[in-house]
Amino acid sequence: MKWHELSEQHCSVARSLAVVGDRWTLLILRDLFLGARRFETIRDSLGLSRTILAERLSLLEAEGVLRRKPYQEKPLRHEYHLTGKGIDLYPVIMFLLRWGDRYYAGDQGPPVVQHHLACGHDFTPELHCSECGEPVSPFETRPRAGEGFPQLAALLSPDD
Amino acid sequence: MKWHELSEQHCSVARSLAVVGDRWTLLILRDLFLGARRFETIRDSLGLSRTILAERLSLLEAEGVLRRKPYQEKPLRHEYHLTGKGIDLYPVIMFLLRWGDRYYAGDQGPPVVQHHLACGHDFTPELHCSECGEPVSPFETRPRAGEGFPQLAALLSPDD
DNA sequence: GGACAAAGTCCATAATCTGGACTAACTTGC
DNA sequence: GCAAGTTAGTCCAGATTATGGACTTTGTCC
Repeated sequence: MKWHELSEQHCSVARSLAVVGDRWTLLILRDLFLGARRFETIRDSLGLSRTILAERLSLLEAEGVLRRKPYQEKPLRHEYHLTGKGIDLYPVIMFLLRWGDRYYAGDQGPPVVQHHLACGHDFTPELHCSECGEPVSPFETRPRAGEGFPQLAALLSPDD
Repeated sequence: MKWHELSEQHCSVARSLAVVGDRWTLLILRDLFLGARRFETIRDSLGLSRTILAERLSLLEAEGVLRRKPYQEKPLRHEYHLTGKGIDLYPVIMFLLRWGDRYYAGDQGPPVVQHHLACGHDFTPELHCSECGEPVSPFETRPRAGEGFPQLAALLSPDD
């Protein structure tokens, strides 16, 4: 399967990754969450090629994950701002951060700490159930097929 | 910057993505969370090349995200099981799922629904604060530099 | 014995990424 | 006023990585 065909799959994880699943996009989004707005700021932070950065930014704009705002004309220059759709990726970044902190932080501990303004403490993200509000572990969870995902049945009767 | 140099960056998101940030790995993990155990099961589900699947599985094993268990000898054949480290990626997958459901589900609604056995309801994942237990939005949060992430300062005095 | 399966490896071709050069229109320094 | 620097790009040749198909090994099924 080619990568771009993923978006046609009946799986929401696949469809999400068709947009943000390449090697750089989630890092670009990390920079936007940290407050970066301009092309060269992002480029300096990540050290990726201009070609790729320009291409990813325009894909993310086309998908509605961010929008460009001109901050000058002549020459026309843009800032990049996350939309609501982009901001909804916050938990994905936060849990990648936590995973990296947990398994790859060096001796110095996590390089970035998150502070929760509402309660005044440094925190780590937790996954909770929208219905009962309690923390959820994968062992307390069952996926159930909805419409139109024939592959699920094959996976749910697994090779055990 | 080359991709493999990412693991040397002082950013936990970058270090996580150095392991799971290529185009296929999170989809392989999705299959493992759904119960897939065997090489051809995963391959049939994703349609990726054997070369890449073999390479990714051995990288994930080397990183301790999964382990191989032989289920027969002659010829030697393995099943792939998530370790605790792998299971800790569950929230990442769940929030990618929710994002795809929210923005890319077709007319039929989400292809897979998650059921929380503990409370008996279908649910969506929510990000909560480890300290106060309340839901967290990105607007109530500030990143603070820990040790050894010089780039953060540049990003936190942004281009606004 | 022949066909088929499972889990790989190997390789030529195709797709993608990189790094450097180039551009346009300012701004700053001298 | 003019050269040098900045920003946000585009363009291209060469390097890297992925793809798809063939091949292998050992075993089972008919």
